[in-house]
Amino acid sequence: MLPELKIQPLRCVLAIVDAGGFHAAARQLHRTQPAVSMAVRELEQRLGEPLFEKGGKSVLTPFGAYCLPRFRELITQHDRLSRELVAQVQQQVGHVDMAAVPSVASRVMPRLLNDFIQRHPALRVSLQDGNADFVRQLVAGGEVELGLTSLWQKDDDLDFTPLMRDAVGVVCRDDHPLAGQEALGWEALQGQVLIRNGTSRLLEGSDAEPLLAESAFDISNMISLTAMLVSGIGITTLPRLAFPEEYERLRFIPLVDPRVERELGLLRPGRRSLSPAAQAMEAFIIEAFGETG
Amino acid sequence: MLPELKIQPLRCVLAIVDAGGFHAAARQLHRTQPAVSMAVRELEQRLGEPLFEKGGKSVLTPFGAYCLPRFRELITQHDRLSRELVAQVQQQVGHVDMAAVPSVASRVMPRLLNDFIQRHPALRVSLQDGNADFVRQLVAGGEVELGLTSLWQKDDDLDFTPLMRDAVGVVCRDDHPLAGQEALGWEALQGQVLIRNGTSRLLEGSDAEPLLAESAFDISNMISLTAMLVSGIGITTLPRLAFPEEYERLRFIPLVDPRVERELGLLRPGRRSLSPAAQAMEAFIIEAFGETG
DNA sequence: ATACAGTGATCAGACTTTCTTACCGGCCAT
DNA sequence: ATGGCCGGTAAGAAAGTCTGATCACTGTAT
Repeated sequence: MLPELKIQPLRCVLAIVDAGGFHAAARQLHRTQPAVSMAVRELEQRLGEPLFEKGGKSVLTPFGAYCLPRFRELITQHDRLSRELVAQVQQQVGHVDMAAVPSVASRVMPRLLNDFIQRHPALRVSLQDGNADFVRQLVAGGEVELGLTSLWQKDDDLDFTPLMRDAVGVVCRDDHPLAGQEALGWEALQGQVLIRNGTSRLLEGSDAEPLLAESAFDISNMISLTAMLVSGIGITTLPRLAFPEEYERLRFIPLVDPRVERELGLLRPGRRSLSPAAQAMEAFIIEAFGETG
Repeated sequence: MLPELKIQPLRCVLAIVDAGGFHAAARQLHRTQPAVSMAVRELEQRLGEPLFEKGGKSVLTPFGAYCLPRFRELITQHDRLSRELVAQVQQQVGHVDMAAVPSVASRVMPRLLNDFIQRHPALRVSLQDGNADFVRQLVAGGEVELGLTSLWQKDDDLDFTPLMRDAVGVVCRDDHPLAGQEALGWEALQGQVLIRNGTSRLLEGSDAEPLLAESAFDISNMISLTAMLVSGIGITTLPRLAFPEEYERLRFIPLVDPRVERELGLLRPGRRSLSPAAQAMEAFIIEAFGETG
């Protein structure tokens, strides 16, 4: 029904007009003159109306003059889109939505993102944080493209790339009897007021599991947890990265018997692929941790 | 440098998404499934990034999802332009600029234009009037596409199609001695107060030329001329079409010895071609006068 | 006046792109 | 297992596009 306007012939018309002739246009388009001539003729036939006057010189018909600005507009839009897509693919511009668990978001991401935007100044990043399960949901649901988290359960639809191990330790106030220790075994904690938190299930399956049964509270919110620790009500276990260093009165003592670690890594959709910008981010993160860890 | 996005492959992507598969899209596009498949692959290679996930089902990649609305937009604009140009060519819409000498503009054009817009309801017409020379200039300069006028001088760059002949007669007030005549010869005018006007040079070269030497005034403005005639100051000669019938006191008496006629016709650029809308107008006018005269 | 340098148009052949037909391998439900 | 559906692949036909050589025309300079 409607004729398809290809971009090349339109470009020919444009070139003929502003180069002032078929030969000049051909030179400008790196084509031969017959190619230009035939492209125009083909276009004219498709439209059913000549664009250039027949007699000698390259003068537009009234219909051609009518078409010219419209051709120019379509070409402009085509080129804009083409450029935009290429830029996306080449990771020169774009947007990455990602998520991370709070400890990573606050302790790892600032440097990481800073370095990232140094290398990719035109890429934009959105980062949200949440607990490991929330991050997993976001990635699985496609709401973010990448997650930085620890993996609790295997999921066939998700790819997990381990990046770093994060050892669990005991956190207490500086005046606590255990505060001076260099390292601790789990037996030393028996009888203490232990506060459970969101990371406590790391101990499940380890030798320290019996401690969980003793815990008096279960506080998931980090602010509340630190408040309780600072007030000296009890102690807790946390991975080192999750230990809030900015609280002067809190101490972190590595747990060495048993050693318990969580594995932090990059979570991405397994079946779906990533946007070019997210690919850049993925490569950057893996490279960054490949160097340091 | 930048890849050329052809419309067809983009349409394929669109069809695949909203038909929900390659086969369905192929049916919708009246192509075979491999054609669709290959078109997409070609496009992906050109962009350097897959649009659809590789695993089985037709699911867009994030990049594909990013592209989709942009493809849709480009296609929409392409189709809009294509439709618009076809409508122009088929004379369904458009605009004609034309000019006519006042007598034609006021006595012929009203009916003509009315009939024209009946047949071409979506075509717009601009009409301006002016004397024959002005009309010729407008057509020659390309400011209007068509002129309705009489041709004074041959011009190689202009085509003139005769449409009607317009006989010159004598115009006088109803109480003038000549007013009762059915027809007149030029000798009957000798000794009368003759007012020249813009059409008087029609008499040049005819037997009645001696009259011009006797003329007392030369009034080019029609309003002034009729005022003088109505006041009974003198008489003049006019082609019948230029005779202002709305003045009850004026009479038109055909000049039969010699018969002097002007030839009114359609003036159009000879070298340049016409816009589709103007072509419709030209054909319409020639057809209309072919019937009646 | 003649020759010439410029224009765009034309044609045959090579090349590229695009389509169709026929077939393959994977997946899912019966 | 098997039939039906999916999309991908291969080979050949068809259509489109480019080049190089050549033509016809025009205006200009000799």
